[in-house]
Amino acid sequence: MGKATKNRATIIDVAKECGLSQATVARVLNGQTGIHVKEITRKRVLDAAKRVGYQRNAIAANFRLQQTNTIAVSIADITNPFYPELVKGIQDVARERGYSVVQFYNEWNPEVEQEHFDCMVRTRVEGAILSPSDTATDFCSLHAIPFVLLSNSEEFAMYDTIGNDSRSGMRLALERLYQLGHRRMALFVGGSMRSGVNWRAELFREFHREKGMPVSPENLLESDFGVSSTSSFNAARRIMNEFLDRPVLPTAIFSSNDILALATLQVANEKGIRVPDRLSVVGMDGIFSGEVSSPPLTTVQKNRREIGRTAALALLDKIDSPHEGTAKKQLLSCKLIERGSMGPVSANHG
Amino acid sequence: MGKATKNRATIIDVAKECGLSQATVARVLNGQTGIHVKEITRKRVLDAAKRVGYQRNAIAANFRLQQTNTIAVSIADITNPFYPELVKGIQDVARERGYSVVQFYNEWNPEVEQEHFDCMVRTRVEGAILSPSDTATDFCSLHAIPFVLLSNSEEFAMYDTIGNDSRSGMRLALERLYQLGHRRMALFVGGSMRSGVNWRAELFREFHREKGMPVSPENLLESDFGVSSTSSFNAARRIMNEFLDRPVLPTAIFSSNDILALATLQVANEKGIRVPDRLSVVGMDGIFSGEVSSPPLTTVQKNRREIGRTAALALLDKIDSPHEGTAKKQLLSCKLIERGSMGPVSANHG
DNA sequence: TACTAATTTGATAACGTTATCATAATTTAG
DNA sequence: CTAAATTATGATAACGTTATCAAATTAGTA
Repeated sequence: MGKATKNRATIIDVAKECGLSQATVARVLNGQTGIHVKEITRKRVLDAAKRVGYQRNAIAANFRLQQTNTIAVSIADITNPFYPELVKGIQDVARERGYSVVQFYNEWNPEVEQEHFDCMVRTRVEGAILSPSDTATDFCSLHAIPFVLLSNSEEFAMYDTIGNDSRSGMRLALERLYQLGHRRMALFVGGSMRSGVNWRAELFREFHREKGMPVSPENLLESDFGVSSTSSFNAARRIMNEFLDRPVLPTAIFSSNDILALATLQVANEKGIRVPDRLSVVGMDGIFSGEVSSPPLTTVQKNRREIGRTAALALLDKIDSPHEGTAKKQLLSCKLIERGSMGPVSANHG
Repeated sequence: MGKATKNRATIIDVAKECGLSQATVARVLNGQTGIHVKEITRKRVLDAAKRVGYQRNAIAANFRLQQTNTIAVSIADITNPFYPELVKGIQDVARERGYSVVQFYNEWNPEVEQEHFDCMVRTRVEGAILSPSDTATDFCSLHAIPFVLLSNSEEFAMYDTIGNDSRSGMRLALERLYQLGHRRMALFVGGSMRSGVNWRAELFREFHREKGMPVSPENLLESDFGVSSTSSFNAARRIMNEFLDRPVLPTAIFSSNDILALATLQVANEKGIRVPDRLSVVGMDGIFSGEVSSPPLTTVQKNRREIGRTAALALLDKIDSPHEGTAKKQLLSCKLIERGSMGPVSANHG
């Protein structure tokens, strides 16, 4: 029951129908290049195939060739607004090249992630694009499968990685804020991928040192990274609800992702802190919600579609020619999208 | 090259390793129920399997069984914020039941959609969940595959469909607005699925008739449905930019989806029309962006995760027992989520 | 014509699993 | 202590395709 394939015509049926051997039929129907078939017999086969309603059985072909024409994508959560665009980029490239894409969502659970890796091995996907659920993720069960990682972390230097140049992106934003006259900034980061080093804080301090500006520690904010966008957002709101009640506020807050920035924006709006007049808010990622907020969110845009495309291309290259070269790291540049949530420092700033 | 499966241990290798027949090894390693294997030989097999690093070749098994353990999902665009949650619901159920999910994105292009249908047939997916790109979509190439549709349209009455009870949902919102004192409302619909009948306008009129309220035609607004959320949003902004300049405005605007509502909200904010004091804005869908807007968007929430789960369950049922019953239509109820963008009519209304 | 070269077709062996049947080993019953 | 019933293992045939090699046909050349 449920046999979706019962009674479907095979090559042998076509051969019977047209009175030729199955070998000849196969030659016509799979179009192997450089093979000679008389035009008249090709016609006979094609006609017969149409008559019996032949559809190539990809399961059988895949078995024979021991290939699946399938690549896997492993991410934490497709409902995270960062991912759909990226996945689409992957799909674009994959389908162009004849690959199907099967997706795995691990919900930040390393055990589920490992189960998914096992599943990839069993089902013989031909390659995988992985967004590690954790810096400690172990990829050894995937040793037989070519894969690339979606990451810009140094921790994965031994693997092929594709990521965004978030450092340069962040500098872009800070420089622009400086240029607009901001001298008292805050940094708001989410505790994602509890990485040992908080490079954002370091970069933030370094930037201030370069410009000869002091950094007050209370302007370094951190929020928990929730399992969903909503929970991340709510956590960020709580932090901001407290922070924005302080007597002296920064003139600009840079957040490490748009969700934090949108929480900042919403709380500021609720408290009557005019954005951007009294506070500039800058996020990072470029998710859709930032386009529709009031005011629209200035953000360091990561080209997610392009990351997906690049990752897929890198993976397909690796599948086609598994040259054991050194790990390649690709960093795509970010772009500052200036929208209404950022403005020059004005007279009415505290 | 690229043979991800080269040199991997097979059942035969395991049989050699432990000196048993491949039949016995197979019996142990695929755990068919009600089959007798001595405990000691089971151990021998398992040990040998571990030693040679055996991993079941799912391609071969699938071929033998003529099944793929795969279902297909066909939607227009995963970057449309409506879909990720829905897809997740599908994945949840599918993975629980041992199915993989392969996704197809047709970008509203019926030709691409048809190609995808062909691909599903070739690759022998065992079932499909389809969100038709158009009311005219032809499913006949899928006749050999069980499928269900994501739709609440009457046009697909001959198929199994899963959708939201948008009519009841819309009534929920209108009733609540009425209860809050609103007597001058506008309807803002997106021209999706150019369906012959605009049931929303009809329902809107009917509701007004029931309550004995007049409907002014200029309060029935329509916007183009773009290929992406961003383009839909911008189109809606253009409409609203004009509409909100009128001398007499409604006290509430109900939109057929959140993107239209968010555009309304943003333009109103820009024009200094206080929401909800002077204008209540209600959307439909319950996308994330509505949670982070200022003010947060009141919306008729479609439980997208649940739609996905329900659709997957319906499909798997159909796969397991293809009883040719009449087409079943499931409508899930909507819920009104009241957030800051809706309020009672106040004195300072025009 | 005869003989070689090129082209076109056919017969058949894989691929790794599952499932069927037959056989061997063991237990149970009379 | 057999005969029958049960349990445990082995030998082997599919599944539908691709690919290899051999055979048959046609074309080309002296």
